[in-house]
Amino acid sequence: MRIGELAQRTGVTTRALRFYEDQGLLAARRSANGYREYDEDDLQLVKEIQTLQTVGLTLEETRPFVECLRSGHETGDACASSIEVYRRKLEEADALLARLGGIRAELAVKLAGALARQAPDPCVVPESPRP
Amino acid sequence: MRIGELAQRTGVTTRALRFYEDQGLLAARRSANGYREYDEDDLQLVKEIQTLQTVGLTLEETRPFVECLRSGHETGDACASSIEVYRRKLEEADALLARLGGIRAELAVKLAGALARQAPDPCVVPESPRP
DNA sequence: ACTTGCCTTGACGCGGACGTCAACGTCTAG
DNA sequence: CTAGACGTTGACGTCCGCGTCAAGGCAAGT
Repeated sequence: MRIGELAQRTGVTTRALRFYEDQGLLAARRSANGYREYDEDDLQLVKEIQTLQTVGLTLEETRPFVECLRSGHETGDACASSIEVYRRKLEEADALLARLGGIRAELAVKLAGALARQAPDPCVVPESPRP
Repeated sequence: MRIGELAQRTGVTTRALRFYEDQGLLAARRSANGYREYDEDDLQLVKEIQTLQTVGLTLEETRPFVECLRSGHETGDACASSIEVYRRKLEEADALLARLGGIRAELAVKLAGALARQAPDPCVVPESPRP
C-alpha cells in the first residue's frame, strides 16, 4: 500500500509517517515512480508505535521495540532493551504521579485559602446586627 | 535594586527576569544609565510567579495573579480571575492524574506480559524431566 | 589606562512531534 | 486534454521558558 492508505488505516498523518522514516523508525520500499510502498508488517509497526505513544513513550523510546520487531520477534517487547524501557517508564510514571499528587494538594490548599480570604470564615459567621 | 540583585534574591536568572518583562509580567523603572531598577514589590511579584510555577501554572496563567497584586491587593489570589485559574488547574491536575494512573496501569500490564512471555509461566512451572 | 564586573539589546537555539506551505511530479476519471 | 487526487522533497513554523552567545555601554577599583 502507499502512504495515504497506511495513514488512513492507522490514523497517523502522512507527515508523521515521513517523519518516522526520517527518524529511522520506518523503512519504506519505493515503487518505480518513487512512491513509498508499505506492507502489513509496516502497518503493525506503525500500530506498535502508536500504542507505545499512548502510554507515554517518546518516539526515541519506541526504537528498541521497532528494532525488536525488525529482528524477527513476534512482539516488540520480546527484547531486553524494550523491557528496560518499560521499567524506566514505570518509574517515571510513579515519580510524576507523586509530584502531581503533591501539586494537586497544594493547589487545593491555595484555592481553599483564597476562598476563605474572599468570604472570611463562613463557618464561624460574624454575627450580623439584629434590628 | 538592579536586575542582578533581584536575580540573586529570587534565584531567577536575569534572562528570565527580562523575559518576564517582555511578556508584560514585570515592569521595571529605569535609572539614568538605562539600568532596570526594582523595588520590594517587584521582589514579591517575582516570588509569586515562582511559587505559582512550581504548582504547575504557565507564565500566562500567572498573569491574573500579577495583575491582582498590581491592582493593590495583598495577595495575588484575592481576585476572581486568579481563583478561576486555581479551579481550572485543579481540574487539569485531576484529569492528568486520572490519565497518568491509567497509563501507569497499562505499563505495568505490558511489563508483566513481556516478562511472562520471556520466562514462560513461572507459576505453573513445566515439569523438568526427572532423571 | 586597564581590568573586572555589571548592565544593555538583539538574535538564534533547544526539545518533541509533527503542521503547513511551496513547488513540483504522477496517476486516474471524465 | 484537463481536473483533481495523490505523491515527492525541502524548509520553515508551532509551543514554552528560557539558555547562550554577540557586541557592546557603564561604573568602580588599582
